[in-house]
Amino acid sequence: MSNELPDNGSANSGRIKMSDIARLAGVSTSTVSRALSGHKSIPQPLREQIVALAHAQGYAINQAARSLRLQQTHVIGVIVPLGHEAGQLISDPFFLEMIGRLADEITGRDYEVLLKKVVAPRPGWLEQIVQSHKSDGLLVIGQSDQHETLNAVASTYRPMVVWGGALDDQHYCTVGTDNIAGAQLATEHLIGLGRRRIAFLGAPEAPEVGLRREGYLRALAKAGLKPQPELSAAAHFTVETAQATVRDLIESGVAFDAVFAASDLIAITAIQALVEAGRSVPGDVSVVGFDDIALARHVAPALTTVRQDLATGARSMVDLLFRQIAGEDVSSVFMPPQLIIRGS
Amino acid sequence: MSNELPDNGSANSGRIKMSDIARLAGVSTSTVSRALSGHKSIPQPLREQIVALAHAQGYAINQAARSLRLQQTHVIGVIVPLGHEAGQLISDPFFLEMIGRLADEITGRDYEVLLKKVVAPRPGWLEQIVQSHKSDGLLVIGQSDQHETLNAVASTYRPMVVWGGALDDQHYCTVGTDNIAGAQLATEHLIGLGRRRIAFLGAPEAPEVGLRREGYLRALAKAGLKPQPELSAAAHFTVETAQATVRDLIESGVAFDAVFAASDLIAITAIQALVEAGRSVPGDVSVVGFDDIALARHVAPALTTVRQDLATGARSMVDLLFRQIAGEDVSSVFMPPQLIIRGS
DNA sequence: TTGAAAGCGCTAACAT
DNA sequence: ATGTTAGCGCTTTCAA
Repeated sequence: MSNELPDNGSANSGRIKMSDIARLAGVSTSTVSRALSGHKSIPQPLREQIVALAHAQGYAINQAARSLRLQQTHVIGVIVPLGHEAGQLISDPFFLEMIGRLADEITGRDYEVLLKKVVAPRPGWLEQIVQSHKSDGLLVIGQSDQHETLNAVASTYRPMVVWGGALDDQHYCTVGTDNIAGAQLATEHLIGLGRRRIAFLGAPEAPEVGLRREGYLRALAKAGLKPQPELSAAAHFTVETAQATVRDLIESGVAFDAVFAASDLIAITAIQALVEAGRSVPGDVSVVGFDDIALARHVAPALTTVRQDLATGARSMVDLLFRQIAGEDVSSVFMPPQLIIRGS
Repeated sequence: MSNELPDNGSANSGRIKMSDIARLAGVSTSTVSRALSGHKSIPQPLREQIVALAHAQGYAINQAARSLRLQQTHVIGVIVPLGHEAGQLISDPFFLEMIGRLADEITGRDYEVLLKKVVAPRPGWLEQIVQSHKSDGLLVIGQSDQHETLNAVASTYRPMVVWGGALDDQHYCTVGTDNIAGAQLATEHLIGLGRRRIAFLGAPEAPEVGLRREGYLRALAKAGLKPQPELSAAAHFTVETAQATVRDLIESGVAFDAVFAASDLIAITAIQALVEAGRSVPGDVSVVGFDDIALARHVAPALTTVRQDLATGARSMVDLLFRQIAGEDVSSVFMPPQLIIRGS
């Protein structure tokens, strides 16, 4: 258990490098490098001896040097663009769960995760990230309002997979849910419940939300219902802004008997605001969310929502990314949504 | 050797470097380097011209080269040791929220986050991370079963802050909650409710859980209650294992009228298992958790729990780490817990 | 099988 | 004020 280096007089214990190991082993750094990387030209016994020595000395390859030399980092960048979100925090449970799952997948392939939050994207931000050579590939969580930027970068840089919605003129590889279909499912469910004045809560600047709104409108049209502009409110993905939006809607006096929210977080916030305002859920107002975050099944009443399969989604993203890194051409994947009917 | 990247003839377009900018600007790379870093010796107009040129060319400094040269990365490693946890996933909402908050704090200081999950720690794992020079400092979320390792590393490496409990013989800088006090608060609350047979759910190998158990035992002793070994069950921090443990406890037939769980996740799982088994909460059994995760206030009944102030905790961790990086000597911080009485 | 040497792209000490 | 130069620590020809 002693981690003292017995014959190491100099106290710079944090700065041991390959040439030190080489000197100790009586060989050149080339040999150590080869031994450590399991090169077959180094005889087994010598290889093991060097590996043991390196381990005993607590040596680990300096990854900055290795990356520079190899032009690859063994790191995957996970980017959270917060383009038009009011909050500064990575607080949405959906994002958090996504990050956790991506981290698990990436770690499982012996890569590391560089987590980068981009708050107020400035022109060229993504190019800068690419150019900085800190990662071998990029996973972008959500298009935010950066569709054009993503397209531009995709034209010259390949290892990149984006979580998001299906847009026209989309040249980057995307994984996501069929948002329009999901929203239709949700809205049709509400219509089936006899609801006629269905509010939509979500800020449609985010492409995914825009698509969900599209699905909502299509379902209304199919049922012969006229969309009412005053029933759409631009709730963002943070509790505070969503809360304010819902309260405004309630206080505006506009009548509605159902809510389709662009995310579970917005839906749950809406339920709380409604209950506070003296309306019962699902008695007076039915509510459907989107995502099926862990919270959804635990709130009271349990939230009816459109499920996005995050486990599969995260696995697909990482899978596609590594195939891109290997030089393969891949195409986008959109998963079918699933309506989870609970109590709201 | 077999195939070049198809259709994307950008072998050079992604490889612009500082000397290219220098050539374009008609100066040396030193001048570009100085201009880009805002060095005062470069006259304002020239500086701006070079910066503009670099920007126009989409140039960004190669961080691998910069890190090697500067011996610093501008990256903070966030480590999640999963020593004795059955699950492989970063799924605990507490961890996830912690990661989100740390990421926010670190990003706010213009550093980046390298997220590293360590599943089955092998001897020397932390030393390897330190030696690999991928980050300027380490934030470790939870001691797991790695107290000795942390101590060993702390003796030679400074920029490291650990989230966890207060242990004897602890030489690393720690931020956390006073777990013993928190557990006493919780247990005394249950005793005050008239409960006498209080079960403890948590795997005490994790130091924080051990401390919470200690607080639980102290509160029992103070109330003159004898601790019953059969009322302690080693529930881990994943839903599946916790569920199994709680079911075993119920099926064992041991009588209990209250549960103090080492985490909210375990508490919520316990409530579900109890309800499934036909016992009412808080009618038959009172339940108190630990953490106060977002879910806690939303479950039915809302969970009574011991709140850990994550926002403050994350800020402290990052603050202490940066002070260590700046060369300061800092000491551990333990925050007072707060009992949040809700409906369980 | 092994070593010498070049160089990945950058920064800074040392000229000038 | 700016250029020359010497590395940071590694991997990999190329030569022996």
